[in-house]
Amino acid sequence: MIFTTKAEYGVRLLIELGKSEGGAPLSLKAIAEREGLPLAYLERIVALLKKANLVEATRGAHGGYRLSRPATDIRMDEAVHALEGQVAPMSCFVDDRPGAGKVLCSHHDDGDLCATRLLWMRVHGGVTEALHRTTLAELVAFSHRDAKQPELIQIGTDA
Amino acid sequence: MIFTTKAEYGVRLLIELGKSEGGAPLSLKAIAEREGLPLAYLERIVALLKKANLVEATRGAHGGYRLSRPATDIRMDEAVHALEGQVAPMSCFVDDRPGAGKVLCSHHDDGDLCATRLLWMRVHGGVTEALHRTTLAELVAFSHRDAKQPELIQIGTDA
DNA sequence: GGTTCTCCGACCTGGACGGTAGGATATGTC
DNA sequence: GACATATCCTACCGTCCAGGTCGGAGAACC
Repeated sequence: MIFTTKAEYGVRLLIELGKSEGGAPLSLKAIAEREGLPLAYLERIVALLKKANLVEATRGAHGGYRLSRPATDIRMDEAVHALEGQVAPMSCFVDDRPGAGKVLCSHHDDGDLCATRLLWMRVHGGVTEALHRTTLAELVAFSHRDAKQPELIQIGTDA
Repeated sequence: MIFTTKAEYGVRLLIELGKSEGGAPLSLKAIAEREGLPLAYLERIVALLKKANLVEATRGAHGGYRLSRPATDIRMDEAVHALEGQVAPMSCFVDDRPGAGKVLCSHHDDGDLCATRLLWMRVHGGVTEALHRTTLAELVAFSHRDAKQPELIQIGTDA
């Protein structure tokens, strides 16, 4: 499995916020009920999104969360990264150094490469590309139409 | 993490077999020593590859494994699928019915969709495409050159 | 017959995932 | 000022499984 429920719940949460964009802030309790998710767990998940500046919180009665940016400007690579942390195809494939987008394999100490590297690079590329390509606005639109207009949105790139 | 060490070790094992393609069968012990991997664990991993008809075994002294097909004809989607089982981006995203390549989300009972589906579809597509595009022969070539000719093989598709 | 292999099942263990509990703090409303 | 409604924050906990070990049974070659 690539992602955990953190990503699943987190993205669903974002979609709910996206649906009520422009309106009053949405409370976690409301979201938890709508989506059938455990409230206490959602609290921890939304904290990740807040730390990444994807959502803003209003405390107190009639408070809740809202997107800190229009849904069109929220790309899923950012969201998923906030929720799951580094998305690597393999445990040896993590970039520690801050600031760098480089990925490296720790099997060979020097600059030497382990043979699987090419494969994981490609997979990693495929995932990040797919995530980056998808905006929250798209997902909101997708959830709005539900069963109405079957195939307005295409899944892949133009072949 | 997308893949476990099963995929990592399994692919490295395949690469070793690919390197000695045409020659005598290669014993697990030899592979384990070369790659620095636990022999007992490799046994279980190679069993998966054998079940998927990717490798053939010769038992007894001077026995070992060899590819059951030229490395050019072994695509990594097949290998990884044999090693990891269904590669799904999310636990709700598994295809049980045999024969079908369809993926489905179990959150909504009917034909109804959960909103995150579009995203996982795209990610899934990105991964499988990357895996399918890569042949074992490529990885063997990649491991042969090592540090000699830095960038003969391109990572991504042609932009 | 001994050695070298593949095979096969049972077993163990640490850590993460998914979730809970309980309280502290902030903000509206009456 | 109570009180209800929210976000916050930290500690805790059970379950599952990845990752690995162990021991032994069959097959083939010398």
